[in-house]
Amino acid sequence: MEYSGKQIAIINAATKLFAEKGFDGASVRDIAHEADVNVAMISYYFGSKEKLMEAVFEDKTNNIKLKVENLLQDEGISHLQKVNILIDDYVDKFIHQQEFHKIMMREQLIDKNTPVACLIHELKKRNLESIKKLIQDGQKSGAFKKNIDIVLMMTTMVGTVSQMITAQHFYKKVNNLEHMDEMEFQKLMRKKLSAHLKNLFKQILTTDEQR
Amino acid sequence: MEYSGKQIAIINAATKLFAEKGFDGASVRDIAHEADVNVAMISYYFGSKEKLMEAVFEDKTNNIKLKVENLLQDEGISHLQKVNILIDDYVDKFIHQQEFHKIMMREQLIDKNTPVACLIHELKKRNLESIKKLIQDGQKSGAFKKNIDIVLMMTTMVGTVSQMITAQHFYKKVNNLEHMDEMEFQKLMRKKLSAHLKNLFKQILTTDEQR
Amino acid sequence: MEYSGKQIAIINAATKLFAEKGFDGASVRDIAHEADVNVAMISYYFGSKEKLMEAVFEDKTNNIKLKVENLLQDEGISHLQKVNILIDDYVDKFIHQQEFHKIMMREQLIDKNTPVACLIHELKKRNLESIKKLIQDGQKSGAFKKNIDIVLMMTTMVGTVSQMITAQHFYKKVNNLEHMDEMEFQKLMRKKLSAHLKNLFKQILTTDEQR
Amino acid sequence: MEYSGKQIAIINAATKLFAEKGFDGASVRDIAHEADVNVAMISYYFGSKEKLMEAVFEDKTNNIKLKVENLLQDEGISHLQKVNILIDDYVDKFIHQQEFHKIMMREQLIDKNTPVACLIHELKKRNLESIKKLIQDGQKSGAFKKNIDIVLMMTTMVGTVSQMITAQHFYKKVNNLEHMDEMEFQKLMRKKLSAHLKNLFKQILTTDEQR
DNA sequence: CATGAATGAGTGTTCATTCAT
DNA sequence: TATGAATGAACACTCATTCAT
Repeated sequence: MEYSGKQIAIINAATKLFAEKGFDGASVRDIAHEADVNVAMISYYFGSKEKLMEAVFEDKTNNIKLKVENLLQDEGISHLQKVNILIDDYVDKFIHQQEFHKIMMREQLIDKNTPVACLIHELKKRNLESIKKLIQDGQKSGAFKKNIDIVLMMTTMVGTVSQMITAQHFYKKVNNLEHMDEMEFQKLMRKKLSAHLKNLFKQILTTDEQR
Repeated sequence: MEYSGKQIAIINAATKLFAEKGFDGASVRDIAHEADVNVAMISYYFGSKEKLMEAVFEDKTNNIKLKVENLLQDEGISHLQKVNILIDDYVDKFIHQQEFHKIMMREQLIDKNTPVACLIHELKKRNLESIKKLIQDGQKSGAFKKNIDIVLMMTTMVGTVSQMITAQHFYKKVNNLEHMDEMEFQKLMRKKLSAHLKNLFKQILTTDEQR
Repeated sequence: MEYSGKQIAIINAATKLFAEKGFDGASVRDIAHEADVNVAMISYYFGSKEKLMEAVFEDKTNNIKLKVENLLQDEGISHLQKVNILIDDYVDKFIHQQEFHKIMMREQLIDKNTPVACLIHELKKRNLESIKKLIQDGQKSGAFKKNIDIVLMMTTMVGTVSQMITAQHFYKKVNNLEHMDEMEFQKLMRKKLSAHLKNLFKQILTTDEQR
Repeated sequence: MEYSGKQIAIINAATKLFAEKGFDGASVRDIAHEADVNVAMISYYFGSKEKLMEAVFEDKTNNIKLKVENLLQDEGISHLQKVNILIDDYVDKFIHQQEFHKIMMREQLIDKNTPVACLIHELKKRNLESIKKLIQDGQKSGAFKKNIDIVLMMTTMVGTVSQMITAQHFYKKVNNLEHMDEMEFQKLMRKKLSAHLKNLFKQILTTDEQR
């Protein structure tokens, strides 16, 4: 699907406003104004507000697939290193596409099987499959221990990053970073999250639980 | 603040619908219908939809404070045990008040300093303070290592549990638990999350990072 | 169903505008303005524009049933007289409720099975049944001939009166009655139509067709 | 006026949809889609939706003039036969151009002096003039009685046929002809209407009213 | 104290039409 | 000549809120 300049403007405006205000909180007039186009263009191009949301998803998810596939075949790096690369990749993606991820978070909270909910489901499933392979490879080689709840592990990765993004104002405040430059803060978050998750994952993947 | 029966019915209905549909997605008519009261009652009792949201918060946050205070003085249990109790408590609270926590998640995503956002901020700050004390006690005693990013640790706790709740349908599906009884599934989540977080926290609190 | 003053005002305004402009041609704003009420009242009272149309029908059809029932039992008047009374009644009803009849005509032209179309269908069926009895009584008594296509006969009655109403401007013009007082013209139409139909019906009912 | 293929397609599509849904009920998009042309073509070719309606009229009325002119001079057939031929012709025209006639009926119901209303007016006036001559010839020859309200007579002809077309579904239903083939049903209507009207007109034209 | 009635602003969407090419 | 893109106005309808009682 190739989009025109105006269509891209609409999608970006929608991404921003859906992230900020939610689907119901952002009116098509808001979006049209933000995109600097006529209100009617949204129906004209996308059919409806719902379809626009789907377009936002399809547009943003194209760039969001984790680069696990290439990692799997690479034999020059250790299994743990692969996981660490994955973490870096995920954290980066999340931080650089905060708006879209906020939309995803919101959509997952909705108690209905919207078309978008299905798209999210498939996206997550695909990601999970890839990671599963990566972990299982490590398990076969003996690098990782057995009995790893991969879904739970992923829940911690996704959850921790999501929560950090969601509550970044809070994080800034309690760490007295309120006046830090936005870019610098993102770098900091990236570094902290990355190290934190790598540490946790090493624990999950390699240390036997002692009860 | 003492609420009448109808007021409580409204607050509960609002809690349910705000959780399901979000603030903008749930109309006062919906809420009034769910609570089986006249539409005008909501403005009449609470002033406005916004104020109703605040009332929901004030009502639900009263029961949500973590029982850290008592824990702190208890000398019969180890520092790690205290943390574990805390985890259990938090997981329980979250699972038993999913609706309210969904509302909180949503509200934190909003890009405005709403009164509710402030309430959340204060709640989190209070919780953080208590936990900080608990951790610092452990550090002083030598049970916990130095250089713990408590906020990051909390981010993982809150994030993991949030994510689990948000994506519980996904968790069910990929683990083939779709036909499991709801109560049983909640128990399972509780157990899994608890063990998982205890394991992680032990790592964070006691093991020195090896780079 | 009891309607309030405002509801009646809306129904009357709708009747007028639906008759003048058709269902699609009359906007709810037009109707609200004509009825001197807020636009939202229409949805509030009737649910939707479609439902308003149905309300118009149900309201107007209550007063429109032909008084055939009483006629049937009356033995003091001849069968032909009964038919003549029926004609008078029908012509009167039509002329005094021109607006509603215009709506009916329009609705019958629509190529869809609208709820209103069904109401019309039932109304016509009921009328037809009653008239059938009246004619059959006359046939049994020998006053009317056999082999009468009652539906065709009714088609002529309804069609002639409808056409007269529809083209009354034309009738005025070609007969140079353009400056005649409206009331007087209605009287004239009534008289002409009545005499004309009685003449036709006498032919249909009593004279054997000669081919 | 010569129309191109696309223009004819538009006119035919418009004829169909105006008949089915009315002027306001049929959108230019519907029409363009039905005609398989670009939406802009309609404004481009006809100027506006209103002008398109006028074009529909001008196009369809060219084929609709009754063949009275030739009849007038024919001396080989009786006056009553001439009237009967006229009836056959009219019934045929109506049945074969139901769509256009439905449009005419609707337009006459509108309470405004639209250009189309004027076209209808002129068409009817022309028809009336011709028929008047035909009748007056018969009166002069003594074949028809004096004091015939020709407009009223025409009202019955037009009204009966219109009503039959409008309510043909009803006619089918009450006569249990619902599964009759469409072509066969049209033939039946044609035969019934023709015979019925001839019978009525003979009464109107030749029998003295007895009061 | 409680509520049906009422309101004006706002919702997403469709409209007939025009513009740039 | 022909058309996809674009537009502003209008559409039916819903919103949170207020008012009169």
